[in-house]
Amino acid sequence: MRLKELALHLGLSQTTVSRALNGYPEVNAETRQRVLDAARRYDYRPNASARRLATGRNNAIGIVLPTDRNLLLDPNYIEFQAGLGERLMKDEIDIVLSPSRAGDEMATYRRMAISSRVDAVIVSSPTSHDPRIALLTELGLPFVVHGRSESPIPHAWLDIDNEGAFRHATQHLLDLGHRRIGLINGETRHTFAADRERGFRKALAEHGVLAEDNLIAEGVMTDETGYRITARFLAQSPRPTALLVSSMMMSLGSLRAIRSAGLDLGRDISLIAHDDVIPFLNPDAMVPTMSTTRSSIRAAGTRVAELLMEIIADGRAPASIHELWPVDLVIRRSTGPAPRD
Amino acid sequence: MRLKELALHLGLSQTTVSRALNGYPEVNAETRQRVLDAARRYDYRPNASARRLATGRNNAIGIVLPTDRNLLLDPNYIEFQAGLGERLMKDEIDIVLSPSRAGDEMATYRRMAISSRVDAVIVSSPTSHDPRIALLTELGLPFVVHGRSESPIPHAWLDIDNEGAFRHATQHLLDLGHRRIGLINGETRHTFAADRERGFRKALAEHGVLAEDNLIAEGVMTDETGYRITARFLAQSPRPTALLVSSMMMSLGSLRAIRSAGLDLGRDISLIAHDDVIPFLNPDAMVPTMSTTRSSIRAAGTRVAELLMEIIADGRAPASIHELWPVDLVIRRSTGPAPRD
DNA sequence: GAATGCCTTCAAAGCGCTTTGAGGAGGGCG
DNA sequence: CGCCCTCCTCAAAGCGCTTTGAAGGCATTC
Repeated sequence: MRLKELALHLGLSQTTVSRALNGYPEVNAETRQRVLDAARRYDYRPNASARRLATGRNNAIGIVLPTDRNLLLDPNYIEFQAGLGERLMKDEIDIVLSPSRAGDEMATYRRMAISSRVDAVIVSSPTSHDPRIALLTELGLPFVVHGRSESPIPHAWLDIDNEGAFRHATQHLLDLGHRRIGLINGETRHTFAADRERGFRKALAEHGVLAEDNLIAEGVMTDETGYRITARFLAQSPRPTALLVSSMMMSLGSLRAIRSAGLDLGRDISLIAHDDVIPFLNPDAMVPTMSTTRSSIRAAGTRVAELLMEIIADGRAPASIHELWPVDLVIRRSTGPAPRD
Repeated sequence: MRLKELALHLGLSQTTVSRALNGYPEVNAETRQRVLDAARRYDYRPNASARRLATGRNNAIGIVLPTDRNLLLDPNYIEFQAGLGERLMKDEIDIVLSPSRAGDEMATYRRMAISSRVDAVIVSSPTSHDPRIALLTELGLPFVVHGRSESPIPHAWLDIDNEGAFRHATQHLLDLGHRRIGLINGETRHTFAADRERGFRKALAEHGVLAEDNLIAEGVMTDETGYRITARFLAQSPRPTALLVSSMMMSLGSLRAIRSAGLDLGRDISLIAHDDVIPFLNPDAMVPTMSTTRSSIRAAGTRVAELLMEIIADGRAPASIHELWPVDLVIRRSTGPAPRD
């Protein structure tokens, strides 16, 4: 069923039918109802491409999906997508995933912009000098950065307070008497990881504790990395009495290493992990329950979608959008006072 | 830069420029090169909507993304997406994610079809009588089912041999002398889980072993479910000497329960998990290394994309597409002979 | 009764591309 | 020399929608 046919059926012009459907005021209420009823009856829906061509709006937002194995392909990402979806659903906005090899990302953003497939895009996991920000600004494609970059170009971003989170977590451990604390981080080329390290170091410095390089390590945030680094840390003498871990996934590996070493989590050694609140990794379900710095990545997705809508629908200025979310410190059973020796 | 302007710059008609760009044969080689060069110089790209409207092809395939917490939101899913992307990238095909609440999925598929946003869709995690198959067939929107359904309607599908996989795994355990084997499965309303249970039961029956209902359990495939069910199984007396687990994620929970019970994996109890080959859950990195039934979900994604392309680009008949992939049984250190008692 | 204005509807012009059907130029052949 | 082909290029007609600018119908006002 096309608009033309529908209009014909109704004995009205395309103009009137289109206006009735799109809620324009200059249509008689009775006529509008008649149109609406007919549209429902015939299961009419405007052709998306035609509408896009005519209006210039795509009703879609874009994400570049790197297909190589890297950060984005972590389990959090689908949760972020779901968060986005939750908000975009309301306005029937699609999410366009443009697959891209790691090296081609810039070209892919370019393609999305120039062929005008989407109204805006999301920039995930920015690096400190992320070139995507300059590119998109130059191309005039609106975007929101999920995370932060140090780019001098004004732009919209939403981030969690990674520095504060790790600073508080470290402080908490210091207050419990821990002095040898290990940091198992994500890759510091990503700002979130660099921020966490900074928070960690600041807290140590504030307590006059020296940060030891061999207790700071980074890597892709997998179970395996968690295991490896933890095992390495535990082999040191004296060994650390507490660990700060950048993801729940990594912490699973840490847990194994801790058990293999015959240590009792929460007594012999304390651990705080960062929790993105993903449904299949529940800190309350762990044994012992896991102390965490917590911030829902799904909620962030929803909010990013909301901000995107404000930019493209309401014309809000991207440069006015800077949200820094506080992070909860949730103490459970994986932390305890530093053991005496 | 629009086609019109580009043509103007070149002193050619739109037709010729369009044909040169799209590789039609009736363009002089020299002219074509001139056009191509200019297109590159001006960074010209056809407007996606206009092209779609003109050709009727969307160069996009659709996925309905249920935003509620359920099966799709598991860590495997992003890996499947990456697999899809790997293939679709080549032809610059986009993936359109249409967010949907669990109850509205049918409406969302309908919307995608009628407003012709995509050329085909993917049906994931089918149930045994999945209504989406009838709907899409009726709407005339091509699709490939990832998994299997019992629908009598001819349709394209790609699945792994879940029944065979679990049958072989069970056989292997039986050959090792195990007689009390527990099955920790995904929800059996999904065919993959039902198939696995069938394979499990068949193998037991072939060996004259009675399947015990209190050693068969199912649930959402999380770490937590794995822990709970395993703990429950281990509390029985006599306890099972082997476990079959439907996902690596669940097996992490099983591992914890096994350790909590003070059992030694690979000696006191054996475990085989199904491995979808996701980068952050590596069975070789576990301690002990994990015996698995293995099939790459990323590879499946790539192949599904390939099949989709064959249907929409080459006009291959969907009903001719039925692929059942064999599953590897990889024996590592989490399995061993049944302990004598 | 004519003029004014509002409400409602319409025809037609795009949006930027592909594709059809037609035509001009140049070369080969009789 | 004229005719026919082949090769290349073109103008124009869509694709299905939104939106502009215009106009008809009717009630209100002077």
